[in-house]
Amino acid sequence: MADPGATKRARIYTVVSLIPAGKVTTYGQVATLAGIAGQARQVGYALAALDADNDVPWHRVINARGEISSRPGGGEQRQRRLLEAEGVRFDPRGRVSLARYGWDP
DNA sequence: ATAATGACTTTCA
DNA sequence: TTGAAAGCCATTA
Repeated sequence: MADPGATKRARIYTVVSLIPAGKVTTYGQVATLAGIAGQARQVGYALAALDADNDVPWHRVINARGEISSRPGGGEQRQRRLLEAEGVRFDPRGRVSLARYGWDP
């Protein structure tokens, strides 16, 4: 499905929806798996454009530092809570151990 | 059609 | 360890 006609967002959503619970992934990782390596920004942008009717676990996507990226509405806190609900432990600094919870496809 | 924006990454100091 | 700068390109106006 090289989707030269479909939007790249759909691809990103698909990849993100494949992330297993209890794991976290970086934007760059999603970008690579989506076939758009180097475009981590587009991943974040695509997730930002998500609608309320999606089944995409966007909360499992964090930045390369293992932290939760900026987000409108201060939902950072909500994302962290969602991850904790899946068994993800946060460091005292609010960072996640990518070596531990990083998705290993 | 062009211009501006952005939930990022990587490299150098 | 942190901080700053450049690069990437799709989406929006």
